[in-house]
Amino acid sequence: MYFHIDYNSSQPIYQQVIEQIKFSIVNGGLKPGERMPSIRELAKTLKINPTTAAKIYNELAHEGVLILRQGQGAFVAPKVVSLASEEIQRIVSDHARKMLVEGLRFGLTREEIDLIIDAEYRSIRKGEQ
Amino acid sequence: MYFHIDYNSSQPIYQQVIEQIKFSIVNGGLKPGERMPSIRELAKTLKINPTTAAKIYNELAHEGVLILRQGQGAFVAPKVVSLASEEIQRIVSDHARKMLVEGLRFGLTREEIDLIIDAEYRSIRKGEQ
DNA sequence: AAACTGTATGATATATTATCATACAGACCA
DNA sequence: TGGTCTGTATGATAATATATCATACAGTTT
Repeated sequence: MYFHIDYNSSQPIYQQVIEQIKFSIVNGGLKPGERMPSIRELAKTLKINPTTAAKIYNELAHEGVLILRQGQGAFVAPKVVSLASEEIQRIVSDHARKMLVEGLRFGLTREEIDLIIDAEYRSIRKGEQ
Repeated sequence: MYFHIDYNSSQPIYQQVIEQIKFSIVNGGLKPGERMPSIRELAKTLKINPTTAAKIYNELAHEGVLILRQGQGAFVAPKVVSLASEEIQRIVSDHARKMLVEGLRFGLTREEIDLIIDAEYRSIRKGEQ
């Protein structure tokens, strides 16, 4: 499990890490039930403040991605808490729209965008088997 | 030209408007060369501060989406300033990854995600002809 | 008991977001 | 020329978000 932080990014550290943890779970690098590094461990590894590390885990626990047990540690949730399908649809549509608008305004064709999506999909699935 | 602002969104107002202006351009609702409402007009219409409206236009001008002419107004740029193809690739890949991770972690299949992308694509192209 | 877990609190610092008021300067038109 | 529309600039203010720091509490495991 390796996370990379860009300290110069406009995106906050805690959001970068949240994204990468979600990615690893979808990717298969993190399995349901698996133990995560402790808050203090994560903070030390990433050279961030324990408060920031706690914020990351709390946010992920709130989203149902992690389960936190006092005294025991943080664990990947056994399965994703399901939202209403309209809510899921809304979230994915939102990302899709942003992606398409950026791609199209730079002159990419639908086919070129599809190729990029394909590449990302394979990059996610690469770690699965 | 109609923009909708969610004042309770966690996303800043100025980012919401920037997105919607980019969408309208890709969508064809705003044509290259077309005159935009003035900063003061936009502020009044959207019930936001002129400073915030100016920030929106300045950001879009900086991205090459709009052209600002003192005394004349704001105009949709004749054509998009092109970035290096690696930069475009990076931007679109980034959005694609976020979209796929969110979709997959809620149990959507690749096919279901493709359907959502299709729907969004058609929704963008709807205003074109 | 010791050493690890997550949890909680309060203080501090910086950046972002947004508003408000005022003024300057270029473009256009009567 | 004068008035009115443009974008531009500046300084002040306020709320929120982001991140750090230190300290303490409480549950689990050995």
